[in-house]
Amino acid sequence: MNIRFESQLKNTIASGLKSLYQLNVEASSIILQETKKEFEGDVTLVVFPYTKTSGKSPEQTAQAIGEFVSASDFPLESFNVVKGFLNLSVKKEFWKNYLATISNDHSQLFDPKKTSDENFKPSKLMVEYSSPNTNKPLHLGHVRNNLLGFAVSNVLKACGHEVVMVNLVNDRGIHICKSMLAWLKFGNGETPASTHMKGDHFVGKYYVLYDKKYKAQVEELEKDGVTKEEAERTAPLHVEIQEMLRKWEAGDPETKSLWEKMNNWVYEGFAETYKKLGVSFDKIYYESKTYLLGKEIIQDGVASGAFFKKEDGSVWIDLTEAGLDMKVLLRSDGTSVYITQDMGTAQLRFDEYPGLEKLIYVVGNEQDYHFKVLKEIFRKLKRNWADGLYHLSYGMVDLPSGKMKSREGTVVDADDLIKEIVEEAEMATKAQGKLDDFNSPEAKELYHNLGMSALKYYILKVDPKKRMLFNPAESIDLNGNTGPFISYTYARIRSVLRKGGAMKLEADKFVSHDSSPEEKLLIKQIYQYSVVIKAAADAYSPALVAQYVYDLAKAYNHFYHEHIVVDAEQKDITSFRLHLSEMTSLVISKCMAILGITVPERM
RNA sequence: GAUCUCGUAGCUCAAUUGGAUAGAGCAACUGCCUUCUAAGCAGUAGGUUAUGGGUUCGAUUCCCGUCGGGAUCACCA
Repeated sequence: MNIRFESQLKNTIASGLKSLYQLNVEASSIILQETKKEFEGDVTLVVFPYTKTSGKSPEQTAQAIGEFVSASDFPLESFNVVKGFLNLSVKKEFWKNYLATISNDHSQLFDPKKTSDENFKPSKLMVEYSSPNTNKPLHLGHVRNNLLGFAVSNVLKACGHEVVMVNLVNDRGIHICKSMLAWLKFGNGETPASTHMKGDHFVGKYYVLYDKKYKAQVEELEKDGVTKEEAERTAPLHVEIQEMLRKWEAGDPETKSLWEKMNNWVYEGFAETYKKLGVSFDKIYYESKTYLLGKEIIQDGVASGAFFKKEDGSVWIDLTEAGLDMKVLLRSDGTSVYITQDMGTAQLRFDEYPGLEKLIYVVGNEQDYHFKVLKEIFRKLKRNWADGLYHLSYGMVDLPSGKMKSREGTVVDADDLIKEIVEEAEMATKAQGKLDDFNSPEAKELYHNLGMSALKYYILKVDPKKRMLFNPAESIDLNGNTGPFISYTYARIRSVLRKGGAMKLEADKFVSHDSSPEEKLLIKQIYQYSVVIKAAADAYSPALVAQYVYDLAKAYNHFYHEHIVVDAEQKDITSFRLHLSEMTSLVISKCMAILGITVPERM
């Protein structure tokens, strides 16, 4: 039997439907689902859809199909019918043989070319994520973005696709000028080094300071009887900031060098945070280098009639046909708006990477409208890759106290968060008292990995599309559906393998062992790996991987509790269980790696 | 105001895309360490899936209404 039997089974069922009921169904359209735990069987066919043409009751239809499969070449052990559900069991040996196969050759489990069906083809994809502003440090929202972007990229790679991970840094604009101006006026030449501050926090401090000073000026003017609007426009800082932006766009050397200096401070800070988060990029785009590219596309669009120019010189697109409205693409003074830049970068990327099929933007759902517009723009421009633009729109992160608001100081800083969660992991590990040396570099690494395991799993187990609640107290939990629980299970398996590894026989020596329900369940769970990866890639959802690896860890712990691995009653049983344990550990570490989590050999 | 989106156990999340008796964890309660890591395992309790209708063999899932939360609708980014 083929190591993946589904397509063979589907073909058999399809020909069954044809010969029994003259019903023509595509084999690939037949849906098989895993049999629920409380029933006997491996896969289940729901026959309701076929009862109309069969003219028989659901039970009779299921029975007839079951008998047809039984009589066919398909290696069926048995089947049973419950209402309209046909539960099929494949030959008993199948699962043991499967374990032997993947144990001998891991690529049979992990290589998408060997686990996916014939019509699978790898794609060339690009994932944009992170995309920070260079005026303030990263916060919890960015953390979700970064973890998600990194994990989604890994899921797609694990599914066999070629993935380019990119970051688009928003390094220009009036918000950047604010921190620059504040530093010039009030900084007294201090630097991150002189103040022992992380560069991004240092610059962020001046961004906040600008806002504070500016508000004070506005209030002062209002006291003198000036209206609010007037005050906001005429406040000295506001005038200066406009001037600074103008100078920046004109390429004034002094402004540019200040800008470069401060951005570099921020980049140093970001690099540190990215490193702690364990995320990386193949390529970094800077808006300052791409924001002009969109203008050319806009001129072409005007020429081709996709866009239109108003009398004042501003350029618009009419998207009413697509259910959207009119959208400005270029200001009347000829300067670009936000979307101009995104148009330029998209074009640039498809030019730079020929054959790119999809450009996946990991961006919060507050920008749903923006990305709808972007896609429509390229449809109007008749770019053949327009449909390849995909907005992976994730939900906002809330706190128990409500929404994060920088104005109210309720923003959770990424660096603080990481520091705290790692400290919690350290305390918890010390309380367990299992490590001999708590101060070694390995111990430090363990605390970091465990803390990040908690944080990453906590965030990634939630469906990306959904808004989620971040409860700091809960995120450091170590029990139950958590990263540390899965890490623990891995460490436990590794410990077993260290003890019994020497007793492992050749993989094909254990097939005589008649596996228990716990063992069979575990093998079936491992078997699901490639199915889950495929589903996770299709849905751009690392949450499916998180859910799966948790179920796998639970299945192992259940098995572990019921059976002794090392020194079982017979040598071949020990060997069987060692192979089973090892394959479980490999799948766990693979899934966790996809989530960006490093699992420990001991803890 | 218009458009989009969400509402599942006390809390945080699932539910194989329309399938079986809606599942996990946390919190609560009860058992299990003289065997390979108890950050574990097993059990008890907890639900009118916001609400009212509709579609059908079958609805947490699809459609309509209502209530409630969130987002977006700038020559901001």
